[in-house]
Amino acid sequence: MPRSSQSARRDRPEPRAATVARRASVLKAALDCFTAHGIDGTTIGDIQKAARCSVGSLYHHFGSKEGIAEELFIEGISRFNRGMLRRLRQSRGAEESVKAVVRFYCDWSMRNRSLASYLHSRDIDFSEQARVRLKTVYRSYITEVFTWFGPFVAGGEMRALPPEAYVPLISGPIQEYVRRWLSGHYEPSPARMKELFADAAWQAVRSRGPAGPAVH
Amino acid sequence: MPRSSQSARRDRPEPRAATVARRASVLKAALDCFTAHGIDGTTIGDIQKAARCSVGSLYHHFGSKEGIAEELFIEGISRFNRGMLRRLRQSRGAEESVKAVVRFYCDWSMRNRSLASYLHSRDIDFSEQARVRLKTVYRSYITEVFTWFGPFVAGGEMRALPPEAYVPLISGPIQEYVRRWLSGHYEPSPARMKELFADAAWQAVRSRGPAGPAVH
DNA sequence: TCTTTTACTAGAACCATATTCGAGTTAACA
DNA sequence: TGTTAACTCGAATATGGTTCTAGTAAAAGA
Repeated sequence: MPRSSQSARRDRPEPRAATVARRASVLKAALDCFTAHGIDGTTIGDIQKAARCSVGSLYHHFGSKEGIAEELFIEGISRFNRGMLRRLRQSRGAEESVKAVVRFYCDWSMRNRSLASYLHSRDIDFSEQARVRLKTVYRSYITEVFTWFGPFVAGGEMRALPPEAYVPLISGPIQEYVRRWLSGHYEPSPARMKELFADAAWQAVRSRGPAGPAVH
Repeated sequence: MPRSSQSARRDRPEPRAATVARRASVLKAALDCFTAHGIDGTTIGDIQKAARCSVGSLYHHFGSKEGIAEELFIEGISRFNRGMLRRLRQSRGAEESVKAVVRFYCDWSMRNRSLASYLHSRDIDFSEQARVRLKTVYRSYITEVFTWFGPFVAGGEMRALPPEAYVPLISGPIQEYVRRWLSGHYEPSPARMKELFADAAWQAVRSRGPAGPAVH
């Protein structure tokens, strides 16, 4: 009984090297096209030409144009999440961690402009299946993030808030800023604002003395 | 020389009552369809049926499916902006004004769920013309908003920050929260979080004593 | 090594649907 | 009442996403 394929065969037959390469080249081509002409503006023909493959091949691997868009999206999110967690784990203490989230968001978006821009798209009408995958990815990410921050809240360094409040408070501003910057880059580079938003994030979630805000 | 049409004729020949009604009915139908099936999922035929008009009529008034989407978007934004300014002008003082922005954003989105949801769409690939219109609308809005807040900054009640920082700091969190809530309403209603985000917004932009944050 | 199986590629046919077009209708106005 | 232009109509067209059948090449098994 061959070893490596025992469980793999049940799940999915391990893909050939050529397959992996082709899928990657399609996704790359798709991102280029989407960036250049928008999702709707991009035709299957465009992607096909850019990736140098046939229609059949595209449909074999991704099932539909939307399948390509979904895959690109989910893969992008996953990459972002992995990067964020890596960065977070290098941070020490509550303040540094909170600020790291803001800084990483900013840095990553600037390093991966077109992907970041793509990830800001809404209304890619995901299939039910993709929606589930995405939710799973998000769940496991958010779980890890909360595991990281939990002790800081428990230890009294950070305010205890409804769980849904943290992400908007910490990431909302930088996210909104980066979004604007990505979609019409007349505004100053996010790099200049990074520390401003990092500070604001920390102010928003750090514990405030028992007497509440002290400055009036 | 007829009076009322003197300048109007130059701009656009004043539309018939029936025209106004038809355009409105198409936009309403379109919003319903978009809400139900997404922008891409909606066909011209769907809108046509819902609005009870012919293809030709649609194209006469809006030029294309995208034309409909653009109009709906721009009109929606305009309505939101008008509402916000009205609310702002009822507010007194810096703190109340800042909080009014957050509260209005929340209230309006809850009152106009489907329109709000639609306005969160990105990648409607606007025509150049629509982009310009949108920019104009945004410009005049932001000008009025800054005119309102200017005195508070000048008077030292609010921090002096790079102009681009205010919107993300004040609206970023509530916007992000509402977006999540609109697109999968498992999270608690924004109403419960409104004051939390309103406070955070105020903390982010109010003046801090000359010695900086006092609580440590 | 040969055979079998299956992942993968190819592109022509197909089909849904956005858009165009030419002809007709109605309202405004002289 | 005649003229003009806004408006409506739906059949015809064009674009582009998807399907389908026939292959090719790589891995698995003998």
